[in-house]
Formats: sequence, C-alpha cells, structure tokens
Amino acid sequence: MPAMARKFNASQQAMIHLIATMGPLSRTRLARALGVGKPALTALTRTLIEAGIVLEAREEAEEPRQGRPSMLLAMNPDYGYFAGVSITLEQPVLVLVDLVGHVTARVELPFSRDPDTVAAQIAEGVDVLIAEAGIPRERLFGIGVAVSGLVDAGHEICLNSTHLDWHNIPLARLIREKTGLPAYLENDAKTAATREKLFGEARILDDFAVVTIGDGVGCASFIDGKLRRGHNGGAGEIAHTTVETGGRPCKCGKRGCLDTVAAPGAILHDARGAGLKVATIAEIEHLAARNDPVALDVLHRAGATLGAVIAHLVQVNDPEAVFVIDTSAAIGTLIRTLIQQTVGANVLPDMGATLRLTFSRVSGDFWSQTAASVAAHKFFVPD
Amino acid sequence: MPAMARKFNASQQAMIHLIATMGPLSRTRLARALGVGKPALTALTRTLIEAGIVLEAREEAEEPRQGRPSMLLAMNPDYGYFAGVSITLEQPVLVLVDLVGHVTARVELPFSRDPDTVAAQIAEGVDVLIAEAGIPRERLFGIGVAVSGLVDAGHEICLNSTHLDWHNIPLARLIREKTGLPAYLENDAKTAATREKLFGEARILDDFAVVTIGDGVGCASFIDGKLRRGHNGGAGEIAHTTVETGGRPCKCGKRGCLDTVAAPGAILHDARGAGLKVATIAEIEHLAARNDPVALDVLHRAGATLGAVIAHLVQVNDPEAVFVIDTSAAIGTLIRTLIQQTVGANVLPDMGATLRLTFSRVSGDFWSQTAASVAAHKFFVPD
DNA sequence: CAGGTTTTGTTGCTTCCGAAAACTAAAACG
DNA sequence: CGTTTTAGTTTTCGGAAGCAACAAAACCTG
Repeated sequence: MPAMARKFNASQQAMIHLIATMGPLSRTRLARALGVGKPALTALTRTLIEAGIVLEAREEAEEPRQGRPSMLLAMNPDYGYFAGVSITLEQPVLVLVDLVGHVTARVELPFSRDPDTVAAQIAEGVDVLIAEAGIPRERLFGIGVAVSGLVDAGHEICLNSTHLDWHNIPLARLIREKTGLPAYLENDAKTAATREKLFGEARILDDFAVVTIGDGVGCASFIDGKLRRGHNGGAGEIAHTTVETGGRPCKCGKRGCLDTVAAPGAILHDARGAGLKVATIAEIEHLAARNDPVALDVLHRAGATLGAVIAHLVQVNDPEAVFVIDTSAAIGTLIRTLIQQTVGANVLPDMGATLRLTFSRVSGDFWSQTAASVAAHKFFVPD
Repeated sequence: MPAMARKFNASQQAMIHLIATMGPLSRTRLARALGVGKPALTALTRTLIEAGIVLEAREEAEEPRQGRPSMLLAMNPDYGYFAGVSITLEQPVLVLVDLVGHVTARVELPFSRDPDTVAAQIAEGVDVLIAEAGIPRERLFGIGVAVSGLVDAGHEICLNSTHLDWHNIPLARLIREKTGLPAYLENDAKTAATREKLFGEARILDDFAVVTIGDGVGCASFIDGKLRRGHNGGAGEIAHTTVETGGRPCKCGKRGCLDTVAAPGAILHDARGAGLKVATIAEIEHLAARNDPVALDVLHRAGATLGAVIAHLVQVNDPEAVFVIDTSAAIGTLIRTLIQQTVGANVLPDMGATLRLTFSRVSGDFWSQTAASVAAHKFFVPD
C-alpha cells in the first residue's frame, strides 16, 4: 500500500466508476461495458490493484460454469475515507464514510453559526474522527460540507444561505486551511442527489431527480450522468416556486412559495390554523385515516401541490426516476398516494408510464453522509 | 473537392464545431480554445482543408499588429447542404440551407397527412430543390423533419403526435428509402432549440432553453451543450402542464393545461368569450394599450401564466438564457412585459440577475429551417 | 483419467494520437 | 537591416489501445 497516487487518468477513472457502480465485475465484463479490448484491462487493473484501490477476489460460483472462473474486481472500502458534515441550525454531526459509502465513525460537534468557529470545530472533529476510526490521516481524502443555499461552481463559497444568514462565506477555504484536507461545499439537495448517484439506487442511472423533504423542500437532478448545477448553481431551487398566487407570506419575501404549502412546518401550521390539535404530521395522517375532513384537506393540499411541482419537473427534464427522500417523517401514506396520483395525472402518459417514482424515509446522519458523498464524488470524478 | 469523407473523428468534429460556432479563427486561437497543442492543429486543419469543409483566408487586420498575421479558418458554406421540412396541418415548405444556416432554396409541397404520401412528396421536393439550387446531389448531406409530438431516441419514429394523429410512424425510414438521404425526425421545439444552438444566438451557450409560441407552446433545452431529449424523448413538453386546476378542457383530455391559457388560439378564444370582437392578438394588444379592462385581463392571464411556467423552468435548470420565439405574432409588448415581470418576480434573485430572457418574432419558413438544423447537427455532431 | 472445449486473462507487437521542443515564416519596430 | 513578436510546421517521442497468439483454469466426454 504505497501512499495513494490520487491522480488517476481518464480510463482508470472510468474503470473505477464502473466497478463502484456496477458492483464486482470480471475483467472481461468490464472490458465489454467499457467498450475497450481485454488487453487494456490487464494494464489498467494492474495499476489499480497495485495502488490498492481495487481488490481481486476469486469468483464463488453457485452453479458450476464452463471455462476458467473469473477473478472479480471490487472496490477496496478501506482504501480511503471521506468526511462529511451538514451545517444546519441544529447540532452538526461529522461522519466518516468509506469508499463504498458506509459510515464507519461519527462525532458530534458543538453548534455554531460563525464560519470561523464552524471550520475550527470541524478541524478538531476530524482529528477525533480519524483517531476513533483508527486510520492514518493520509487515508482521509477529503471533506464534504452540505449547506442549504447557493454554492459557487468551485464548491468553495456559500454564496447565499437565507437559512444560515450567510453571504459569500468561503467556508471550504477556511476548512481547507484548518484541516489541510481538500474541502468541498455543496447545496444540501445536491449532496443528496450525489449520494444517490454514488452509493444509492441511482448508481446505474444517468438521468434522475431527487426531491428532499426536510426543513423545506429541496431538489436536484443528475442529467446525462452529471449533477446539474446550472449557470448560477441554483438548478433545482424549487422551494420558492410560486404555487399559490397571493398565498401565505414566505421567509423569502414572496407569497405562496412551495415551501409555504408543502414543507413539513407549513403543513403543521396549516393543520393548526384549521383547528387541529396536532404535534406531528403523523398525527394528521392518523386523523385523515379516520376521514377527518380537515386533516384530509390539509394533506391533500400539500400532496397535490408537491405532486404538481414534481410533475412539472418531470415534464421539463423527463428523467428516468424521481426519488422523494423524506428526512423529517413528513410523507405518510396519504401524501405519498396523492403525489403519485397527481404526477400520474399531470405527466404525459408516454412519460408517466416509464417513470420510476420512489419514496424513502431516512433519518439520523443522513445529511452528513450525503455531504461525504460529495468529497467521494470529487475523488472518483474530479472534473 | 473529393467526394466528401463524411466521417470525421472526434478531434476534427470538435474543431468543426468550434469554427462553426466561434466564427473564423486562427489556428493558434483554435488550439487554445480546444485545449490542444498547436501541432495537432496543423494536421487537423490540413485534412479539413483538403476535404474542402474549411476555407483558409488571410486575416485583414484593421490596425497593424505585430507578428506574423494569422490565417483565418472558416466554414465553407458551399461544402454541403441540408434539407428541412416541418410537417404540420398546413402546406409544408421544403427548404435547403447551407453549412452556415442560410436558406438557399425553397419549394412548396402539397399538403397531406398520410405518411407514405408525405415521404413521397418530400422525395420529389428534394429533386426540385437541388435542381433549383444547382448543386450536385452528393452535396446534400441529409434531411431533417420537424413534427409536433414525441420522437424516439433514434430520430426515426414519430411515437405520438396528437396534432397529426400519428402513432409510431417511422417517417424517417420512409423518407430515407424514398430519397436515399439520411433522414432525421425531431420534435419541433427541439428543432428550434437546435437551430438556436447551431446557427443562432445560442451558438456560444451551453445551457439555454427555447420556448416557442406557435400553434401551441413548445419548449426545449440545451444542457451542458447537448440537446436534452430525456428518457422518453419528452423533455420540455410543458404545453400540457396543468396551470389551472379545473380549467378549460384541453385537446389532450385534461383540464387547465398551459395550452388552454397561453396558446395564441386560447388567448383569442378567451378574448372572444369575454365579449371582445377581435380577429388577432395584435388587436387585443391594441385594445389593451387603450386600457380596455377586458383586453388587459385576457393578456394578463396569458402572460402571467407563461411567465410562471418559464420561471419554474428556470428554477429547475438554471439556464444561462431563455429564448422566447414567437412564430405566430402572438407576443406583443404587453405580454412580453408581463412575462419578464413574472419571471423576475418568481426566480431567485441570484439567478434572475444573470438570466438573459430574449424575445424574437419569426415567420415564413422558420420551422423548416429549424428542421434542416437537425440534419446539420447530426452532420456536425453525430454522437 | 486423459484429452477436448470453453471461457478468462496475459504477453508481444503494431499502430495511432497527441504533446513538447525546436524550427521556419511573415509581419511590425526602431 | 537586424530584432522582436506572433503564426504555423516539422520532428521526435511516449503513452494508450487494438490484434493475434498464448497460458490458465475450470468443465465435459469417452
């Protein structure tokens, strides 16, 4: 295990990407998938195996097949690690994930909103993290940071986060200076999409969208295998799309934004405004299941609106799949059904027929994991 | 001028693309723009000049500059031609455009909606076209066909056109068989976007959207330099986005689609339904300019709705520019202003500040020109 | 159980592409 | 009339990938 080269050429990167996404593969199948000859694979794999990033293992065939058994190539999870942290208004958690996306260590950081303090605490946290995991510092390849807001193209500066009240904060530079590690900033919805592409169900997809339901509604897309950032890094910022002209005032200054209708807090606010005594959205769902008309109405509004926005998104980009990721236990059966129905009814039938619309509920250190995925993505696919 | 090779490798294609989009360029500047060394250019340009696709011309410097003057490389417009035709419910026009997008001949075809007849008439039209232009048949590199509806990924089959009542019509094959030319089918909004990218203002842009106002509303995007087709070829199909729940019934079977609010026919319908005696949208604009409240209301509805949809589109993909192309003299000053205002008000300020939103009015053989652009695009960038 | 078959992966050899350095060409400057 | 500056070319070299033949490791057959 020599000190990692860290610089792989294009073909090697393509191979790493394939192995990472398609699981363990034989050289021959890799060659086919990559569209190159077998001899190329011999040379390529040799360097990767020598570098230690790829492991070779004999295939354990269930049923005996003819011919020489293949040697499977798989990622070496222990080759390197990435740290990740999500900066919100809550106590941040710094996590360490390995090359295949598994969390191997975590450490809770003190809360702060001052950029310098945040960077300093992350730097201290990194030391704790690698000590806890028992890995040499050189194996930590980078750190990803998720923020809710706009981030520049270089993953360097938080241009604008109303949530944190940050404007042009070069957080990545601060962290890099204090930790000596490559640091990458990214919008939280985009980190979630990156995780889905790198380690989640979307590994084999080139065109998909992710919609996150957390404090607010977030959205990001992979298009043609690349994360869509947009000309200003604002692609996917649907939270402040106007969905009700003259609707309720939003933090952003406008009225009737999606966030004022479909964000978990907004749903609760609606329910209480309509006279329901509820503390969680689950309770609203519970009431709705008993045909409480007010509860039904509240959930209907949220689900139908969210569904309409997703439908629009689908019509604009025609993705292969949309992943709705619920990080705050807000999407119950009813809202889910409503989203599905609304999307089905508002998307061209030819498109709706093949669209995969899946829901998942996550919790815990999810956002920090997604942040780590950004560092991993930078490592796997630098440009 | 040997018979055209027609097959250029990747580097040559990249060079052709650069020369076509960036205008006449010296070898040195091409090398910089292409990110390759100067020596590569020498070999590349030689083959292209020998093939006849690129012309060399001495630079005419206005002000004397130091150093050896550069030899400018420019496309040879006469190297090849492309035919294009748009199939609608009106009489089709077949046009011939050269390598830089100029129309050099046109011929009107009989109207038909039967695929075989259409193909046969196009084949006859092609003969007339090349005779009229006086070019050898080998110089006609392909033919593009615009249809309003869904087209498969191979540009071969019209999967679905409610407009023409076509389903799974392999029109490209029919035309190819009857003309012996490469034939490419494409959705009309996407042909318009392709023209904008290849020959229009968007040549230097990698991320932009085109919204067409013709019989209905169309939309297509270039993302990362590539036309966005989507998983089902339906990217950009916003005409049937629901914008008014329970709105007027649409041809598509749903209610309240964008087409029932913002399509030129819908605007006229609205105006007449509200009691205005008008024959054109210009007349409505005229009335509105005199503060006719009904006319103002009608135009406001259309403009604000269109603006909201464009705003959503911008938030989803964050393009550098949006080109609104009016092919039916429907977008007057008032609607234009309303669109601008609505987009400005509904897009994140950071994004709205840099967004270019431009309007243009076209007529005549526009759609056929755009169709020809698709054949040109296939020639320049086959894959 | 020996030899054929089938599939996997490797070793040379060749070819192609493109980058770096050094060179030539053509203009303005003084 | 040399010097400087920029443009373009020639030469040389190294890396990457293809083809073909070869070696390895399993199964199948008689």
